Amino acid sequence: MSIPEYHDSSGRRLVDYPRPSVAVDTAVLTPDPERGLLVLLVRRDSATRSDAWALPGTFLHEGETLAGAVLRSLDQKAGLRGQAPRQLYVFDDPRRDDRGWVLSVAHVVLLPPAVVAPVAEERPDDVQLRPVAEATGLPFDHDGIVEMAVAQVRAAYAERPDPERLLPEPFTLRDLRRLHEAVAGRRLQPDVFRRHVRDHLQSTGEATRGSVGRPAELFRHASR
Amino acid sequence: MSIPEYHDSSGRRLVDYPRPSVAVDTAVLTPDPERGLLVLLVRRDSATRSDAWALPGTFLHEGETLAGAVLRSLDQKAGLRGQAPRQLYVFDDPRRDDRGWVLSVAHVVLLPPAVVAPVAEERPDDVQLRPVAEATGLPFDHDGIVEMAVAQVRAAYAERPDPERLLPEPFTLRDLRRLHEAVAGRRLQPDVFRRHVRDHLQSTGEATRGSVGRPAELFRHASR
DNA sequence: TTAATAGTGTCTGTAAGACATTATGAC
DNA sequence: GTCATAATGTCTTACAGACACTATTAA
Repeated sequence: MSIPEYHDSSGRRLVDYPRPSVAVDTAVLTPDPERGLLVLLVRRDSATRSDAWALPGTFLHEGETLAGAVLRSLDQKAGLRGQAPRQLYVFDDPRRDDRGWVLSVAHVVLLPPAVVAPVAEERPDDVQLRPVAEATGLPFDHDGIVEMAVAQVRAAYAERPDPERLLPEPFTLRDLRRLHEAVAGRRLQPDVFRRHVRDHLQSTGEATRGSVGRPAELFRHASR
Repeated sequence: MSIPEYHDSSGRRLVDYPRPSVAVDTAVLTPDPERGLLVLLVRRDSATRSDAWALPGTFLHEGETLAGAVLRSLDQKAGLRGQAPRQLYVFDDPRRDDRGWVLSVAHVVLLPPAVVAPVAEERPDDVQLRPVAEATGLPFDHDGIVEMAVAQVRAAYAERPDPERLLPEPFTLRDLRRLHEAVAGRRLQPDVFRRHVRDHLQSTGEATRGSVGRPAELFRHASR
């Protein structure tokens, strides 16, 4: 990529400024509806001196977007095909990384358990899943990233039903509630939850069959 | 700053990767209680080819934090001494700047009108103040930055009374409400507003004197 | 006394939360 | 029928919004 001549107000060319390395670190979260909690993916990084469990991350390559770097790192380091990552915060302490001047852009990605679970099972020495409540003590600023990631996802799910579209359609209100309970990390009352989300959903007219108890109505996300 | 040897998973040294320039662009907002609206500071940038009005910004220097770069750019380019900037978003399209590969970290700063107004009066050819509703048509991603900045500030002020501590203490509820009306860009009912913020404030026991009408109680922000 | 502004009482509508009740299927 | 689960009715509480009313000063 050619950089045209450019002088800033002090007469220095843009290209003459020292530039930081830019990294991305990603909190990969997945709900566990069975246990009713959020789970964080951590990986053991053999490239860095510290052999600790940490968030997956990578350096931004030339011509690449931040989201692209996040998806590449998840693919390479955890064998995951991800959805749209969301930016959380830029960590910019000039001395935060003793390998040099490195900015880190923290991201969060929420994935369905069906995608994440197999990866952790296949590569237990590389990749682990930990309930977010027990996922502290990570190196660098990673504890803070996880905290922001959890807050971000919980706020989004408190706002509207399954904004990340993790649930395959059609689904019952019970399925949806279990998902939200896992994200929120606490029980939700069925009737309160129903009234909270009902207007954002579209009935399919169908119902579950063969289950114990009264069949449940099946829904899709409303048009939007 | 020395960069220790470091090989990533593909065997390349950290220092060998091409690195982006990192810039900061800042939406400087100030409430105008007289007119009841939020005002944006724009400056004419003679260094870039485009001579358009735009947000103040600068490139990140070595060893500097993003907040430091924001404060430096406000000082240099608008003669402003600012408070804590807040990050909004990283714009990362590799082709967003034709001078080269430049990431821009958007920020927002809210300043008291007493600080901003004199600057605009002293340097009308360099610095202008525009109501946010009329501050569209800016170059680059700046329109989007302004939108995010306004949303951020409005959300913060809807949450608690004057989180940026713009009002000098002590203040009356009328002063506080005027400030919030300017931030929100709409009228707020005195009684509703009072009940909304009362618990977060601490009475000084004093009252205004010499004004028309019943004297107003004077408040400070509650301890916190 | 009047004008002007500060502050309070109270009514309404809406929504969350909690609990009881009804509905509908499998067995 | 019994059991299990889905869905709804309704009561309480809280709070925003709206409006009327009272309080306290200057002039």
